[in-house]
Amino acid sequence: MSRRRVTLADLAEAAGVSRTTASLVMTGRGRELRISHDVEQRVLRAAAELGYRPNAVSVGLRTGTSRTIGFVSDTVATSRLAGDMIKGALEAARERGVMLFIGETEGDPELERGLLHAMQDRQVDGLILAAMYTRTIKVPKDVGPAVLLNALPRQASDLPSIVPDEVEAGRSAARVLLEAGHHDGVHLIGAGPGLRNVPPQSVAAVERLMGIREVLGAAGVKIASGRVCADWLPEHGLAATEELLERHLPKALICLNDRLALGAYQALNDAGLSVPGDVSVVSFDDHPLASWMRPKLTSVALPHYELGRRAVEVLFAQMGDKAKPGEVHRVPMPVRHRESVGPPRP
Amino acid sequence: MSRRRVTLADLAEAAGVSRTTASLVMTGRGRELRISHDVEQRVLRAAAELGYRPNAVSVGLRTGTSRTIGFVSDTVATSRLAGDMIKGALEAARERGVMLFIGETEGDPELERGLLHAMQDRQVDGLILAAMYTRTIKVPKDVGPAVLLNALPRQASDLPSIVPDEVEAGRSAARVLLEAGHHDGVHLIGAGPGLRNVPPQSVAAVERLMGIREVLGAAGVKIASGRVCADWLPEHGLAATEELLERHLPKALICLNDRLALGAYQALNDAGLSVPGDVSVVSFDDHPLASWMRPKLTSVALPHYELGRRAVEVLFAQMGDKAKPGEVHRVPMPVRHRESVGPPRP
DNA sequence: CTGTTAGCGCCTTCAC
DNA sequence: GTGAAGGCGCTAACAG
Repeated sequence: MSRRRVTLADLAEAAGVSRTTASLVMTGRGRELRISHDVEQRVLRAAAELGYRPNAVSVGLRTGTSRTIGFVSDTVATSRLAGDMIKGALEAARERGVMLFIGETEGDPELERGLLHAMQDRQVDGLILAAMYTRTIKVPKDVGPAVLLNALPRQASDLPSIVPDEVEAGRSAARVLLEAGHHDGVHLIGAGPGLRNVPPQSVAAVERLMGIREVLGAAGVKIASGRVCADWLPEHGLAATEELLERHLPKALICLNDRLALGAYQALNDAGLSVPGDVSVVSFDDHPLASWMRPKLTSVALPHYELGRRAVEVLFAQMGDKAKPGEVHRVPMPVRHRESVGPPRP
Repeated sequence: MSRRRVTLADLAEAAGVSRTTASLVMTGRGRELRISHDVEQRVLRAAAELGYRPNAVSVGLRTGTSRTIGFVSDTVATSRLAGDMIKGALEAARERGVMLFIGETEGDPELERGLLHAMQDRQVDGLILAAMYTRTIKVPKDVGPAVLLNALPRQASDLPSIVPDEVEAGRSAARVLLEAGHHDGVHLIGAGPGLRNVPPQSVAAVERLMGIREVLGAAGVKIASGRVCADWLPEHGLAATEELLERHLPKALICLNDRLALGAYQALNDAGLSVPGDVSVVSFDDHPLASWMRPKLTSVALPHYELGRRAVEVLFAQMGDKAKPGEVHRVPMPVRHRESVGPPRP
């Protein structure tokens, strides 16, 4: 038998004051309005005893705010990686006493409209528009306060974006090899060697490639070869590496993501090559997979958790006052040094 | 410049009727109250033109309902598997025009209380209490309409539960081996051979084991050995299998989950044993990993998506009228037949 | 068949 | 310092 909720009127009655007074005390403005300390204590005590909690719906109707934000993504909730984005957003939201609606559009514009409406009708204070893989998205109009997460606006827009710093990640991967002493025999799996040789739609591919080429180029290291893979799955990594091994004997592989690297490991293993003894491997994403592989894979991590956090931070900054409109926030991608990189074989 | 929301009053004015009439028409009860077809059309047309959508917060305050449910879990949002639970819940919710709040307790009772309050204050219509791994949980009191997802109540409770049917899954795994012709040399990795030999807290372990023992026993097949692993990670599977190989030459392995199986593969490979030529492997969970492994792993799948769906279905059934209180809904775990099981080596 | 009236629970000018 | 009154947007009695 759960009793009826305690209302402000109940509280006022129990404390023997008017609803106004009770409200003032509860919203913490009793002080500035010089409510007697005595009365304040009485109200506070009654509130604690009755377990009074303001009805958020009513407050929402009255104030137009709901302490709620919406997280809508194409299909983010499903992947482990992207789950971390939600987790980051969730924690940052909780720190601010804010709740999170979530929704998936599955890429269907009709669904997206419906979701946005459902959220707006519930008076969300702001929206996070998230993408599963980093990409450009069409920004719906009239969204109110919002940020783009793991996505960039297709058309000009003054919404801020939060994206992983893929170019710097590419540089990091290249540096890992350089620092291990590699100066030749470096091959790419998944894209390259040229900036045009990338799978379609993938901003990660071109940006990683830019960073790699920049650092390697500056060190005078030539990329020995690269091969594009239409999709970045283990089987493609396997095939690409097998093909590579027919022509070359690489000293180091930069795989454009961990799933490709898994396939590459397998091809290397089949060919009797050891990692990192014969060939070093460095990769991107830091998929959970990376630490299960033998030897453990050195990978430049996608900072999903941090992306989620930043999204709500930026959202609140934007709502609070002015963050520069349209600003792009790049979140660093840390290198997870593990066991797959070693000095080049002589 | 987004204009002010259009309100029911605006709509009524535009259509030249009273707010009541407008409300009646919009809530679809114009028919039964015999509002003139003419007026109805006028209101509908005005609504379409103005883009009128009722303010859900206001409706919530008035009716006490919010078309919103809360999904609170220990840490579910983070795992890929559990992400699918959310996805299932999300889709089932959307089909009913309901939104989803999500929250994570991280196992902290304080946090949990806060979350539940935050949701109740927002007048959620019901709650899904979810666990990451199937286990028993302490049911908070006064939660109102709620269901337990992937969890069972620790004390007696009349909340319904939705859990994977692990016992039947165990039977399925055993049958897979039987049907391939295995009648001896069957070893367990992760638990067993006895029902007491299980990692603590794991209901999955004991139930899977029950199913396995039942079917194998009925077929007169003896479990050759089993070893408990404190945690079900690849490294434990590796160690357990290495240890096993020191003493036996197994014909088939039942790994209690896929991550253990990954480790087992590795040990088998190191020992020069081929799968499934020398030893067959069957496992549980159908982690994404399972289809990346070579050969692809046959596994009994955790039906995360379906669990999520069922949770909201049961929740609504319960709210609608009466589902039997305390009922436990067991969701089937389908076998994913792949490449790791073959006939026993002679 | 339609309009008037009265709240849902809360916050916020205003007087006292 | 405190109380009375009004209204956020909507629905539901009850009249007309």
